[in-house]
Amino acid sequence: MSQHETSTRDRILQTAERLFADAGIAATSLRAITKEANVNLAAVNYHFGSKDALVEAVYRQHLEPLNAARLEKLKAMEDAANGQPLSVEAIVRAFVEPLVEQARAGADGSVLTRLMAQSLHEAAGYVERFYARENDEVLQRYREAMQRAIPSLSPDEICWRLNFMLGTLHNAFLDAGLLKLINDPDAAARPENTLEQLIPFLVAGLTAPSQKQAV
Amino acid sequence: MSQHETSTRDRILQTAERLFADAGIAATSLRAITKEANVNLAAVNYHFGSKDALVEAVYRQHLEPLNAARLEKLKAMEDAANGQPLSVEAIVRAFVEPLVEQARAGADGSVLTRLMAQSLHEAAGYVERFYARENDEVLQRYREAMQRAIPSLSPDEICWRLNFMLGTLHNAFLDAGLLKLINDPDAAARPENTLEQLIPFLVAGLTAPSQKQAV
DNA sequence: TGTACGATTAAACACTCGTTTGAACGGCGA
DNA sequence: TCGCCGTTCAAACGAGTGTTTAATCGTACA
Repeated sequence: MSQHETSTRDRILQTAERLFADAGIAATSLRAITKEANVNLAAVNYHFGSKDALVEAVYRQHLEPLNAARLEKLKAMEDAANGQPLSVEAIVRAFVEPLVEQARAGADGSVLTRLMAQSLHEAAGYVERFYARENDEVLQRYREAMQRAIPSLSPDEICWRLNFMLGTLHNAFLDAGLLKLINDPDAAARPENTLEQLIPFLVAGLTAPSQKQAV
Repeated sequence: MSQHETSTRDRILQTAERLFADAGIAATSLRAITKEANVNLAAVNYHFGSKDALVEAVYRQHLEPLNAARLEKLKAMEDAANGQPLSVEAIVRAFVEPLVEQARAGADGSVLTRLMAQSLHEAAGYVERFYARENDEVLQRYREAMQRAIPSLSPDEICWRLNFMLGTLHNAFLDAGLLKLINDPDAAARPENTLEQLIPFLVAGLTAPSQKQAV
């Protein structure tokens, strides 16, 4: 009766994350998920309890290893640096590369990055509760590392630029939408190219001269 | 019976854009809009024809003057430059400042910027049809201007970086979400500060040294 | 062999959605 | 004063939503 390989629970999880990434959480119904996953409608509530809990499970499954990798990578580099501040590029890579690596690990490489992009906007209602909690420690650590790497910037400016970096990063992999808009059909198809285009942009932006902190 | 000042149609438009900006299009029901605007439910279909048409009206109302201002500002500067290429900062300001100015003109200054941010993600289904069309000419013109300003970059790289700029820009004004996340409660409250923090970040990112265009 | 239990199922629940309908309102021109 | 017409209104439509229920299945354990 049931599919050969994966359990019902896993099949729901995999289908849900794909549909969430495609159309957003609000626009994806449980019936669409269960139909495409070939499971019964009630299976979602049986295995997860509610749609909200399913959303949280989908994100948690990705956020936990992603954040762990980000922290681990940063710590490893700091340990190797013997108290010297890291380069901005090293910090940026420690933050961005785990996202790309983990995306490549999945079946559909673009699902994770598109999912993250969706999270920024639906976060207000749906994801915020645990998304903020999950990311808190990571951002704190990167803020400190960045401050050491660019001591000429005020803590405020570090904040702003990390904020900009997050926005840039998450939108960068929504290639389908915007790159087509600027009409380069070829470039959009290469996510690994995205990374190498993204890094110098972010590094240069982050290391821009300090502003005179008006007001 | 009806409110004193504004017409039913305008009241729907104003309420809709605020709720769309807050919660997204899919998550905002016509009943929520009409209730908050103190108009009858059927008024939306009477004045606009459908929810889709209302969405288009909301965006068009903002996109047309925004894009007109962007084109006009760029043209004025090019005319004044006597064939000399513009500075990157000038181009960036010509693109970004109309957004901020027009946002300030509205009743709630943050509605427009949040609305634009929402559009990037719901665009796939809802907004894409006219959003792409509206923005096509603008992006084409800025692509050319940027290419002249930074001739050392390949056309591909110009594309990528304009793409990054759009993502950064639209997310930058979603301050409620991310800046709180990086915990600077003060900074988030100042949108005009956002602009002055954003410009050097974008200019530096755009003018970063060219990559060796792998593959 | 019988039974206990996690897993799956079809069906229904109460609700919200966008849209449509037909009647009622209200001011303006004939 | 009458009739017109753009507008507003309450009510209902059918479809879709998340969730719940109770019956059934399948298997491991007694």
